[in-house]
Amino acid sequence: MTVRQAAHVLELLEYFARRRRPATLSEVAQDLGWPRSSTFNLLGTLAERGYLYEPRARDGYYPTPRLLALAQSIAEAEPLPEALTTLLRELVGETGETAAIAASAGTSAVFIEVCESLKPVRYFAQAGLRMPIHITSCGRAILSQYRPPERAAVLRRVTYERFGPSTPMSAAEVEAEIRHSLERGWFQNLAEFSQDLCGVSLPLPLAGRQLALVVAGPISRMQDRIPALAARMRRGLERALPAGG
Amino acid sequence: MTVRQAAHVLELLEYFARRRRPATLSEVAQDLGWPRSSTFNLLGTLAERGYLYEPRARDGYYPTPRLLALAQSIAEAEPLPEALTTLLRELVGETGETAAIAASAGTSAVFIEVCESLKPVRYFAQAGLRMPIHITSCGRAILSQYRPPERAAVLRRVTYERFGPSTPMSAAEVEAEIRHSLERGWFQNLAEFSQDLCGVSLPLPLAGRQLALVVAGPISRMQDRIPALAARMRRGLERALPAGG
DNA sequence: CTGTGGTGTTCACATGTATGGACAAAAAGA
DNA sequence: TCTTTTTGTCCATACATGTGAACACCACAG
Repeated sequence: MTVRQAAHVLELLEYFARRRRPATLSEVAQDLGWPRSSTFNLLGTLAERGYLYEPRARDGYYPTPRLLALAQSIAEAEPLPEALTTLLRELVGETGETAAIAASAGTSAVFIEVCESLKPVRYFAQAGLRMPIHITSCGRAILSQYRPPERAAVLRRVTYERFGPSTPMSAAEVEAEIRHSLERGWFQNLAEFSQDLCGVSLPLPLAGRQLALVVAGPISRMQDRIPALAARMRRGLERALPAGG
Repeated sequence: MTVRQAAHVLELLEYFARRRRPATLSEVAQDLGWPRSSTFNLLGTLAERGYLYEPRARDGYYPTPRLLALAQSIAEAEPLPEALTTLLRELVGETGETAAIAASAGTSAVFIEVCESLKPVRYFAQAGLRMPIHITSCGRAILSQYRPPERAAVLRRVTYERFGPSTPMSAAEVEAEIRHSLERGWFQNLAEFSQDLCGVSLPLPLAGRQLALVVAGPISRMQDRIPALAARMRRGLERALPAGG
């Protein structure tokens, strides 16, 4: 079950992040397609808690910096090492493709840090992007770090839907692909999830966290250089995290 | 009407901001006093949208940096000049009291930037703190910048509740206090809202925004130096915003 | 291996809430 | 100035949703 009004809060914040200026009740209602009365209640609730204010009289509401303080406090607590974000930038520079760090969320993989390629045709992604954990290179790189029973539990809850000809359709197939990848030394995904998308990933254990490093881009540019990319990523990881893994 | 689940989202984020480490479903449910099933739905909704992830397998959820990206995008759009935040720090250093920038939100004044005093007894405040607009020095400093009909509209919607012996109990009294303050050259509040609290404020018009600069602290430390504080604040503003008002 | 305590998940129904409609107040237009 | 349109606010009720209770699963202890 999805909690509608919780989702609406996020939608509203995203709306302001796009808009970047105050919005009146009517504007919000119109742009987000909500009834005016509901919008009234929602804005009122956020304002009541000190998350919205009026920069100018009668010119609409805008979020207070309170949200920023909140987010900063949250983000500072589980920081990624500087060296890793540097590595992402390096990889984008050298490979020309989008690089990211991924973690799990239920049966999904989520990007928690992204550095986008600058090419006109590229993998468009941002922090928070979710994808099925079992049919992405980074998802399987994460799963490979789980203990067998934990991994089995996740794979049991996954829904096996066909996105393309190579999409694995059972827990066994995913397990096999993970075994194969571990032997090979890297994880990959050739259009299993999205038609033109190819990803290369490495497991990234960090202070007990099961993360993954991933480079992804259009299949046409990626296909022929997967081993080279994987080697480059491994070298980068070894330099960034000398502790080894 | 208050939108319960919208408030719950904020509560949850505040919870993580305090906690600064992942929390399992049960922990959230227990700490926030929510039913487990409701907590399940709420966490699911946020995770589904990419705002929560699992840093470690089976060790609970934590917000993704997506929230930070959102908040940064929002905050960058309506920035306060660097000079103003510097001024707040200066004022705290010189006066020893808490300094802040306030704006309006309906019939409330809201702090949008705070620099807290370091003294053991002090005015404890943070960005997002709300208070009635008509019985605080900063609220009236904001109102003084409104056009008369706009101000009248706000004062009509205010509820006049007695917090202390000097609390104004009608729109007329508030209007009179504003007139008086404009002549005097500063706005002040002596225990109108909170028993031990004294505030001194100046209007702060900035790019069409109706803000206020405020210094506040315990009445015992403030009372005898209000004119001096006001003068110091005025000098600071003139230096920080040479454009004048 | 079996029992025990805890955790995540599902579902039907009672409960609380989203919303259409009505109103008031303020802009905009005539 | 008077009308028209738009905006914010309030409210009762139909309806969506939060939740208690039951279940399945895992981890640990005995």
